[in-house]
Amino acid sequence: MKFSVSEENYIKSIYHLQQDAGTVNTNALAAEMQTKAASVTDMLKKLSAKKILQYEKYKGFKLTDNGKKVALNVVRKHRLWEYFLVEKLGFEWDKVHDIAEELEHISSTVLIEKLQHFLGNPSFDPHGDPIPDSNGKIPKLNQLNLTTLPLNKTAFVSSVGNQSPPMLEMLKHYTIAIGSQIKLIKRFEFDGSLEIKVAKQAACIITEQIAKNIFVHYD
Amino acid sequence: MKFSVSEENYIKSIYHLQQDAGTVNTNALAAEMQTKAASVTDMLKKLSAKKILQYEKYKGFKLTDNGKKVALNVVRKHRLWEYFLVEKLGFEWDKVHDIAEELEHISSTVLIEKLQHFLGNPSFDPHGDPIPDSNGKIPKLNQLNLTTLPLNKTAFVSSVGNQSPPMLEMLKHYTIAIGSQIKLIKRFEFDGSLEIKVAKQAACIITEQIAKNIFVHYD
DNA sequence: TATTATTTTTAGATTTGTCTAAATTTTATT
DNA sequence: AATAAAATTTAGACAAATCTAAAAATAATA
Repeated sequence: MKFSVSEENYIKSIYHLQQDAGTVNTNALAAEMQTKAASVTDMLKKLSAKKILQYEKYKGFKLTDNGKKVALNVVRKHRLWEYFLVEKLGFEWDKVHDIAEELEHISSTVLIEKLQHFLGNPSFDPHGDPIPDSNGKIPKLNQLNLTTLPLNKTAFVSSVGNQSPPMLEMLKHYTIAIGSQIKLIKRFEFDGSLEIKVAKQAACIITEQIAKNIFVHYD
Repeated sequence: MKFSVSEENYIKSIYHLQQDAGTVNTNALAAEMQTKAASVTDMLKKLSAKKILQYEKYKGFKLTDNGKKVALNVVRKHRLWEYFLVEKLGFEWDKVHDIAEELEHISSTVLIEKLQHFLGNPSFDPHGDPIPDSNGKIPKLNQLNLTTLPLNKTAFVSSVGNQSPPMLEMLKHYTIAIGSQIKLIKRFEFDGSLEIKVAKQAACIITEQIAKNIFVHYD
């Protein structure tokens, strides 16, 4: 079954929202999509008729198994294109989102298979997010929040929770990127801020708010 | 100014049609766009209001200078993406048109600049068509029709005039591709068919109809 | 529990791009 | 030049995706 760009965007947003909160409600989706609740209701009816959603009036909704499959395919395309933009075209990782937002709607599946192969079958995109395979399977990485990393343990940044431009700008300032070596030096009780060491640079202090959005892994 | 996918497709089609015939008429454009004349008229009014067209009711139309610029940008994107699909992703040259048809509408100009650089600033796409630069300038190649090539002169295929799937299938059968070495052995008066030699293969005969669509160049 | 506030849905309108059928203009032919 | 044929445009309709404003349902609170 084919879906319009608008339908795909709704499906993808619902997928992301229900990752956090099991079921999704109209207003949350309207906020995410930057549109009005009435428009969301209209689309819900359409997607429900297409068996993409389990939807009951006034009761919230979530994706069916088939809906999830469609969502994962869009996510897969988005992340492969992001990888391409950064690794092949030389974009910075905080500049690729909007372009990938357009590229993810190109429909050819052969294209995506060939792109994936050309990129060397990457498992994670430039923000550290896992790239679903063609069956919708998501690679897992044992990662933990920077705030819970043991002191003085050498780890590597694997992903960031908040990918808004202000956040990415902030990370760039601290020269923190996916793959960066990172070590926790000290936790400050007062406000939860953390002293860290990024690669071989001098130690610096970041707020708890930033740290909560940084995920790391080690062997 | 931004244009919808539909507007861009109309502008591009008008550009191609007026390459051949100076001015364009409604029915020809309707045929090219696989739509109805009435729909074309509607779009003509819109594009005319946007100063893309010089249009007078019942009198035919052609692109303004600005319209040409928009068209060339779409053509540029289409051909760069075709080059990418063939040279980087390993598509065969007769399979890329429909995908490029979608990719050409991705809006980011930075993306296209970076793509062009990544591809090594190619001048011609996989079908031998020239790729306009970012100012709309089109590279020229001294090429002549295969039917007018002097006998026994070694030349190289530079482009093909008809890029329909049947034509490309035919060329593939004869192992004729862009860049192929080609030599004209004999012209047959009877029906205009030509005996040719492709690279180091045995000589073969092609119809005049095919030959007319093959363009070649030599030093 | 009654009342207020919030959330969600409906009703009706708008825009874009398309269509059919009819009317109009231009071109070709007798 | 009159008439027939072809090309083009208009009028009115439709589907997709959106909106505003109002109504209905649910949740929160006094």
